[in-house]
Amino acid sequence: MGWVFIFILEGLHMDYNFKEIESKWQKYWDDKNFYKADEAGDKPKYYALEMFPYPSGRLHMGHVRNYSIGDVIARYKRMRGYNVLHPMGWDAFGLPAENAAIKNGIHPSTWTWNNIDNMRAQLKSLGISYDWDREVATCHPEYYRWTEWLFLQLYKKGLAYRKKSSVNWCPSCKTVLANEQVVDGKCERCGTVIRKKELEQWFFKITDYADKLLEGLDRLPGWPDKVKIMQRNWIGRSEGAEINFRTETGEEIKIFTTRPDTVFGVSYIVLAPEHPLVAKLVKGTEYEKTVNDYIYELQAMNEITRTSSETEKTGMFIGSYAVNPLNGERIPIWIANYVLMEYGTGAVMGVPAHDERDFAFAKKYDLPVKIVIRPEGENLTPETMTNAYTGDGIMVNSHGFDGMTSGEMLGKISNHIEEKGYGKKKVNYKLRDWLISRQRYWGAPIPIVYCDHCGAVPVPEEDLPVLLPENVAFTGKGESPLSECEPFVNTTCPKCGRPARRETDTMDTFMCSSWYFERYTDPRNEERPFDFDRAKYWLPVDQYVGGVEHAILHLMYARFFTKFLYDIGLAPVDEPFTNLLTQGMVLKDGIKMSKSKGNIVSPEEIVAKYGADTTRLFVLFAAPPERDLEWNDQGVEGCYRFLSRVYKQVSDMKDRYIQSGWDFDDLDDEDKRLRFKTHSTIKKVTSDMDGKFGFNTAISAIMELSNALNDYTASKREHANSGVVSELICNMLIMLAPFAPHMTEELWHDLGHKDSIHRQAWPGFDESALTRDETEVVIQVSGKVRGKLNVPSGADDETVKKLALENERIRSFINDKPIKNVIVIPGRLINIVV
RNA sequence: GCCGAAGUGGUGGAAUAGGCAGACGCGCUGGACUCAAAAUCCAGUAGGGCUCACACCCUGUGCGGGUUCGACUCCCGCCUUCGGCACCA
Repeated sequence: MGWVFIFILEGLHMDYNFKEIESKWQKYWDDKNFYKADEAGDKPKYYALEMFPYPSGRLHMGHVRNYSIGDVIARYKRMRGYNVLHPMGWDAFGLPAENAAIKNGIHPSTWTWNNIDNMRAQLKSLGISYDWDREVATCHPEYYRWTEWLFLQLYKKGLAYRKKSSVNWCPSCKTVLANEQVVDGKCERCGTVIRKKELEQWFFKITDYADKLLEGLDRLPGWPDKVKIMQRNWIGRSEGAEINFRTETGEEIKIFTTRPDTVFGVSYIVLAPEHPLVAKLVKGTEYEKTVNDYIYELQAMNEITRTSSETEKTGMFIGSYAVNPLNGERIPIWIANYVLMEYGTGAVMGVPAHDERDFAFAKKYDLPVKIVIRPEGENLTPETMTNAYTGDGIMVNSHGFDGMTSGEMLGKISNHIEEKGYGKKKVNYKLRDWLISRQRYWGAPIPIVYCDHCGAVPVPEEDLPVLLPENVAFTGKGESPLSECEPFVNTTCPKCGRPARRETDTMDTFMCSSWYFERYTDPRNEERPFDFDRAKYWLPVDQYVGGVEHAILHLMYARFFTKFLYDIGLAPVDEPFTNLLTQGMVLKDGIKMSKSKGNIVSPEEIVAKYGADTTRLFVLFAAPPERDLEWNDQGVEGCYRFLSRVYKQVSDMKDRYIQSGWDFDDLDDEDKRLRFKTHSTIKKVTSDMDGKFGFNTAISAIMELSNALNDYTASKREHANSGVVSELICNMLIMLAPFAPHMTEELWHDLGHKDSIHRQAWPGFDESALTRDETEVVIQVSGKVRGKLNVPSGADDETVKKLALENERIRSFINDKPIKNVIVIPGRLINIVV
């Protein structure tokens, strides 16, 4: 069935032969290295970038959308006179390659490079204007050599370190994951429920950059608020105080609170069940067994239920008391499931009167409620409270602070605590250090050697790269393939020369993608990751385009890396991406396209059937870039029809087309109207392209222009003004060029132009063509539209008012009622209020 | 629960420093071309009323209020959908 349909389409549209046109120009651009970028010339630079893909083997519609958006931006900016860098590469390390190896026996390297070849060809078939000379692949030794080198720089600065801790383990991927890669307690990649495991792993101290990462967000007005908010929440900075309570046996318990103003209202303390003090305090007491049973019960629960806010709060008294340093009160020590060892100090103070969670907990376990903040003009009593009072008010029961507002109290209490030595001011973050070890083969090796005498020793920089060995067994069982590869593991210590073992974990692939946009500025540098001056020329990326799913992961890691590189003098900027566009998903039948749902539309098939220009046009026309896009086969055909129509329209005009020097001296009204349309379209499309990226409305404006030309020629026939028509066609093609680069290039040459349409300057509009003798204004009577009126352009308010009131139709609506007011909006509207 | 975005014809979506709601595309209906169909071209297409017809009138942007000469747009209170976070002390 399929081929019959294609045959019919082709048979009847020989005039617009996209197959021939597209392959012809793709070859031309490829041969000429047409979109090559260099640092020469005095044009201002523009760095347009789309997130590079994982080379899965095939592009999906999301890629097509992503790269079409980026390409339109790159092409538009070139036409606006910028020196544009628009590169592409491959985020080529990662698990699927290894899984393919296990399943099919293909080496991850072979699998990956084959996929890259496929996808590169697909990108070329879409006509995306990349500088292919700058292509990078993170799995290339000349790339990961510098990934390893960057690891060493972090190590030198103490930002890469090893520690044993409870980490996220995905039993299916057989590797650990960063916190950011765990979604709802499941592996972000495969959806398997993760387990906690105690392991010694490598971390990057991204937490050292928490404040810088937060501060930088304030300097990114070109980012969507949504993404900035997500990052802020993820970093989760909260200011408060760490207060030292002491048990009656003299043990210190540090608690963290953001509400030190309520410290006089503490009626109990809660430790995380894993808190090291718990075992110590219960040892040998009557509580030991019940407490241990409770902890055991909690540990048996899986991570999701354990940490869900839905799970009921439970806890128990552990038999000890602590003393509140501020008022000397004796308070019981509890443990509870809702207190997490990983955050703050793993211990909190319970203030039931002024914290919802504490209130619920206190009610459940019958703990005292002590009020220390009274809302102004109201009285609270513990007996009648049904909720915690979390607002501001006047301090009570707080010795030395009574009568103050809670705001004043908050300003003073932390200093007071510090002065008295009860504790200190403290800032806490939700952000954790970035775990980068992966127990997998297909990644950049961590350049560390373990020596029995010297400990962990970094591989000397001149010995980089630590190459991945080729001959490795992929069984899918046991540990990482590297750890079973003896020739790789066994080495000598760079320090003392004695036998040593290599680190067999590889780095998280997010590390590779955290600096690729910097490598693009100088992709073949063999001395350094990239040259400072070349990077200084191109960076920062002016426009970054990608899916919102990277709002936290990639975009935060890349910012962290850039800040680090900036701090050690390698990068010229500390924020890599000035403007960010997060594109929406491509949906089919209202849901995301996915293999499991069986609703995939293959870009290859669409391009084969309708051509790259149509495909690009559709994904840009069907929705604004940041919104989700509903796939619609008939919509694609609509775009195809439009391009065919333009092709025919322009081809029909070939003989009468005038390249330049159009004469507009002798125009009638119809000619003037068409010129008006040409120039108002230029104005509209230009404003849509600039900043807002309203590609859907830009395309619809070009469609309107084509329709206007159609109506004009239908009415004028052989009397059509060649100058006006030529001007329209010339500008229409240039404006359409970023969207449909092949067809416009073909037509451009058909019309006799010798240079490429993609080297043309973006048109400006002629203000004089936009001025008209008469303007249509709307007349309202009491806010309802009752008529329209042509008035001379630039007529003053009084004249317009007079004309409106004289209008026969309008008078019938006024109907002798007294006129209360007349509002005139020049050039637009008159409202007569009766 | 908290944070964020969005609700407009049959449909994807236009129009917001407050000023003609429904641009453009899809679909649908009618017509031209054709032996016929496909493709293409032309016309119509928010709903309702009235009319032989043109004209015209009323109602309409999730719901309920409000501000205003005038509200899809601003304010208050809801509802729904989608994303993100989720015991963070």
